[in-house]
Amino acid sequence: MARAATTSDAFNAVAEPRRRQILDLLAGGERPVNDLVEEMRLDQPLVSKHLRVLREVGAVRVRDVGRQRLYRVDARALKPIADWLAGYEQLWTERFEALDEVLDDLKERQDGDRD
Amino acid sequence: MARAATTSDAFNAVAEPRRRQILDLLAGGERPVNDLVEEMRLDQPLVSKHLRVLREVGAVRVRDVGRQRLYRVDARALKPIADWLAGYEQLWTERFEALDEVLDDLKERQDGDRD
DNA sequence: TTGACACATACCTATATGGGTATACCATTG
DNA sequence: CAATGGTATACCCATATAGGTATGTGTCAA
Repeated sequence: MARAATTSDAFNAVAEPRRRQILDLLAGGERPVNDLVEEMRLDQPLVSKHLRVLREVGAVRVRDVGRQRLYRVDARALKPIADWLAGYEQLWTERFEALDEVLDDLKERQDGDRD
Repeated sequence: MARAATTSDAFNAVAEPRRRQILDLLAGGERPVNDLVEEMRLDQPLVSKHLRVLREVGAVRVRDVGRQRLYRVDARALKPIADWLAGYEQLWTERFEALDEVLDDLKERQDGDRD
């Protein structure tokens, strides 16, 4: 089997840096495709393809205005990612990091890590 | 170009459901590979490969104990994802959703969406 | 109607995958 | 030392990209 489709869920859609960039640009408000093309310095077809992926996972919405298509973020599609991460947030607090380092050092000194 | 390597960053590493599952299992504490293999009902080589990806992006750490390798989560690797999402969190609040829906309906009724 | 815009889609290519199977590696035990 | 247990790695395959180029489609202007 190959990797899962980029359109299978928000996790996959957002794994691509260009798509995150698009969302970041759209976070400022609705924008037509060419705007994104210029800012991203990417070929127009590529931008359209990335937008399609984002559309399929529900991360953006379109609206036709004349010959332009205005895209905007629909952040609700990203919530599942945030929800999943929520369970880990407490694990990267400074205090925990410090404790972690200490335990690590101790353990490594005890039995010599391999990685 | 093909898709970016799964080991290129946490976003890509975590895009795979099985790898999220592994992290979830490890969230309960350190565990040897075979434990994961049993719980996931996946071939051992596959689990090892997923663990390798997670290791390369720093999402897990290993420690040798006898002939076992105990893995555990290092959530700090996931922080960049949370940081990126932080900018969107306010966008999925209930009130915003409601407003969003209303605007959507109005616009669609005005100029007929295509998607 | 013709032409120019603004986008989307169709193909093609190289690449990196996830899964499967066989096997190599290291430590412990007899 | 040989045998076994616990993992990692080497290959093989099918698949889905991301990017590039060419072209189709819908809309507005002259």
